[in-house]
Amino acid sequence: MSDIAEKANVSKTTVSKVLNNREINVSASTRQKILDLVKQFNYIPNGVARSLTTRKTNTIGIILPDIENPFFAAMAKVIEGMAENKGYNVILCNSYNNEKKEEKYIRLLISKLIDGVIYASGGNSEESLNILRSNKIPFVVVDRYVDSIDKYSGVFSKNSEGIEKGVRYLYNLNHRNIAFVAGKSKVKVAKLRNESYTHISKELGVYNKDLIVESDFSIEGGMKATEELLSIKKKIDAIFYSSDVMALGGMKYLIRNGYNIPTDISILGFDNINIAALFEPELTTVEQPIHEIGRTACELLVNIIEGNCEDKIIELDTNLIERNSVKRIHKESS
Amino acid sequence: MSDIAEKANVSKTTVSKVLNNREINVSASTRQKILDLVKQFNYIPNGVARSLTTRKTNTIGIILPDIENPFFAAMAKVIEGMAENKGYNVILCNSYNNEKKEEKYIRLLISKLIDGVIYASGGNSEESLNILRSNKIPFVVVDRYVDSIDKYSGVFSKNSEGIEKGVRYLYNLNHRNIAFVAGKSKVKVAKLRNESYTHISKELGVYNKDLIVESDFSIEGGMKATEELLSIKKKIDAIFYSSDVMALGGMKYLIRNGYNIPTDISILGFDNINIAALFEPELTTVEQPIHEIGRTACELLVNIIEGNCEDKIIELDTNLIERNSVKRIHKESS
DNA sequence: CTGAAAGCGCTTACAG
DNA sequence: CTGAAAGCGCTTACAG
Repeated sequence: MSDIAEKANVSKTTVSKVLNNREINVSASTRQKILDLVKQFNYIPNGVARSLTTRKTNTIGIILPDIENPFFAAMAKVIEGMAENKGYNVILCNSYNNEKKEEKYIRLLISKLIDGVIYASGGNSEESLNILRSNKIPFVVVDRYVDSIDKYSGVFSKNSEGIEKGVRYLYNLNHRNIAFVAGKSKVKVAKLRNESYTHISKELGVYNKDLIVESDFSIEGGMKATEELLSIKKKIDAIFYSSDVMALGGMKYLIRNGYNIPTDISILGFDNINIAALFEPELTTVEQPIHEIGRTACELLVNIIEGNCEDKIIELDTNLIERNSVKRIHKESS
Repeated sequence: MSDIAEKANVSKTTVSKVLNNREINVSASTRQKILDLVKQFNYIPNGVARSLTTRKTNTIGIILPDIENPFFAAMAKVIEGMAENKGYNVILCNSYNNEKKEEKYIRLLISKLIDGVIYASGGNSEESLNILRSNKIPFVVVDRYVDSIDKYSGVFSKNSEGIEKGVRYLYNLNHRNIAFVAGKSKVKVAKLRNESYTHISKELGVYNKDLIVESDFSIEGGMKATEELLSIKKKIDAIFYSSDVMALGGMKYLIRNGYNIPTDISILGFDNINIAALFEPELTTVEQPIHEIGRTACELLVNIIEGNCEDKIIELDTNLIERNSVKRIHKESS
């Protein structure tokens, strides 16, 4: 910058002013002279120095369990796009659902003076969230509820309603022997879905404890759960998986073992990840508005960072996407 | 830091020394006193200030066309993991194959004083790469070759060999009417595969210009290409897609239209993304060692950054992964 | 309309 | 073993 200033015969102050587009108080000719020099020397301002004085880095961190999981990949993409749009960069932190790793990342992000973080927690993130809070770093939680802290910003879908939609959908198609593949209840959003399932299935009189198994939100998790379910040799009309990746794993396991979907068994997923429609049969699923969640979370975070907004929780609607993995059961056969 | 220094009755210099683990020249008692204070006040050093003086940010940028594409998601994950392991953060830049966006990101990254970048280019990235070079920022190109600059570091798989493996595999299974779904040849790595295909199919005497169509490396691209291929009503034994996502799209289109794979038509992919094995039938494909590419690229970049290494190109082996989407054709039927 | 000077929070070469 | 001081490259409040 001094170079530019010297060459233009002005002070650094003036150069700084024109680079920051402070329209005021610089003559057109000086401005032009500086701009020309900047272009000529391909000068790129030092953002680190800038950040040190302004205490603003225009970067946010995003912490998520697994970028290779299509759900989070989609979310990361939307967040990155929106962030770019608002003038922010994104530091990607893959936590592998490991709390210690999350905490390490949080400290690193804070030391880098990030302006805020979007946080999809893997488990109990109390410590990390407290560090964030005590350092006054804005954050918004997505997808994974946390219960360890009081009041915070978050964007979620209406999980309970989503589960209810799914169960009622199966019920209305005359499914009565419904299995449910739950997520690990140490993950709060999984627990929420599980509780909602229990609640609504009891209400409809189709609750069956034996037909509920808990597993990981992963393809392997879905396969394992399905294997378990089949091994108990009970009648199953439909399996409701509490995530699409699980459902996809389950479908694979079933097809491999000679089941026809949905003739022999119906499959319902949860999430509506982009590849859900790729399979044959296409997966019927409860959609979480992944893109909207990401977009909303990023907007909310930026608003908080820029002081235009208080902490708040936003919950978005789910949606039943009817495709080909669930059949109607005829009354006489049930 | 001054706070800590004051409370410990030492100078900032000393605090700095112990925080940076310069074992030398600080008494054990002073060291302990400082460490205690740091813990007590949960002090997190200001990395931005640090970076300003050291000219090192310990962050790298990764530029890729689409994080939602499973190929790049896998790569990003591996790179992020390895970077973390080496003490680096990762800024994620999704370029949507847009050169202008790439260039904008590059300038931003440079202004943030990133230590290096891993670059999966979408098209002609001459300008971006030149900016990087003239600012002396180390970079390593992955997956997508570039021809616009002279000498650079890169990690790729042996694309030509991979294509050759695929074609020979089909040929040895007595496929003669082989269609090829090429990527857009403005992408150099696609062009390379296409040229290799032409070369080897001519050598084997199975070259057929009509059976080659060009499309995008995407699910939709694969579907569209397949539709096109079927519309020309020529005999096709097998389709070789130059990427897995294309192959998956193609399979979907075929199954939807009543084709049985591999009975009616064989399908061969390229990449071996993680979901290739999820489908039924499981996709036979030419594997690119995605994880190894990511890992190697990150290691190479860090080595260059830390001055332990010159620019170099590394090419990794491909591998034919035999699954269930290609059948053997019996001599009499061909 | 323009600029001198202080300050952001570190590290480092140097002196003691 | 310890510290004073300069400097990294910006921005900003203030003076002119």
